[in-house]
Amino acid sequence: MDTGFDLRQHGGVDVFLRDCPTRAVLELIASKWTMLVLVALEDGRPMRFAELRRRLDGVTPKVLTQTLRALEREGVLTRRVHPTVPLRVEYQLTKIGQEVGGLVQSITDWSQANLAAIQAARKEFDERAACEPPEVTAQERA
Amino acid sequence: MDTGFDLRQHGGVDVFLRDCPTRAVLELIASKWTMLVLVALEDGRPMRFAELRRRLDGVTPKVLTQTLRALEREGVLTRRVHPTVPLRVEYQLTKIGQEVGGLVQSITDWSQANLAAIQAARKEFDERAACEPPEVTAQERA
DNA sequence: CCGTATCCCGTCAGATACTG
DNA sequence: CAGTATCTGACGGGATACGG
Repeated sequence: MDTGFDLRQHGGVDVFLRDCPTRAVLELIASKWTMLVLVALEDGRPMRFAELRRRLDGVTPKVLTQTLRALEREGVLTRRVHPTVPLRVEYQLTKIGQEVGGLVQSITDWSQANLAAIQAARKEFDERAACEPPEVTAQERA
Repeated sequence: MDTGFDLRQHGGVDVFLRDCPTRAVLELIASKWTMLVLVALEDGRPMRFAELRRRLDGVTPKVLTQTLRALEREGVLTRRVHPTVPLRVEYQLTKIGQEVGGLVQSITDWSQANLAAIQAARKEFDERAACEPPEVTAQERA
């Protein structure tokens, strides 16, 4: 049957569909810290836990661990433990991790480059909303 | 002072910093339906509310409205009302909207292209976790 | 140093029903 | 058609403290 839309051709997989597995991938990227982790590691250099933690200003250890585990599970980064003392754990993007890392970085670059325009748009939108006519305009009391 | 990291050069703006305004942009993109809206509109063709709603399988009207409003506020899309009857409202990406839309699409494309590898990685990760030695290995009872 | 264990709160998102 | 109004629950994320 025809839904009225052509599927985007990738072996019959369509992100727009409710139960499409790619949705999970998107929602992973969508989680609060994922993009920053990917960008931090994008150059391929391994980073230690504490190093990432310092870089991602404001992240708590719990959440950082969650994020890293999730990414490790998807195969975009590896976790390597050096059983030295003190303990040393290094995180590094895999091949596909670097691919998506590059893509994500282009988005953060875009955000930074267009920040001024975005802030201006926000300001205008908010001001316009403030002046808006009350629409249904109350006074429905007797 | 030196934080030990070079700032990524974009007029002194650094995504990694806690209060950097670009964080807000990232978190907008991170919200569940944003990427799909951007990809749906990426080709520049305006779409009606119901059309988007059908395309984004599973989205509820409330959430779709929220998402569209947020994007409109950032200036990445416009909302145009045609006061005909029945009512007709069209959403369309702005110039900067199409820019970021293209970037996001490259990510969804990547997701679809690498889906098999990701699913394999997930499977392996989960199996490994299942076999994992109990680490501290219980039996701390008398 | 590298995490885990708790506790807790806010917000986002879903369901459902209704209006201009 | 294009939304709004409510209510509700889940869970992501934060703070804090502790363990290997």
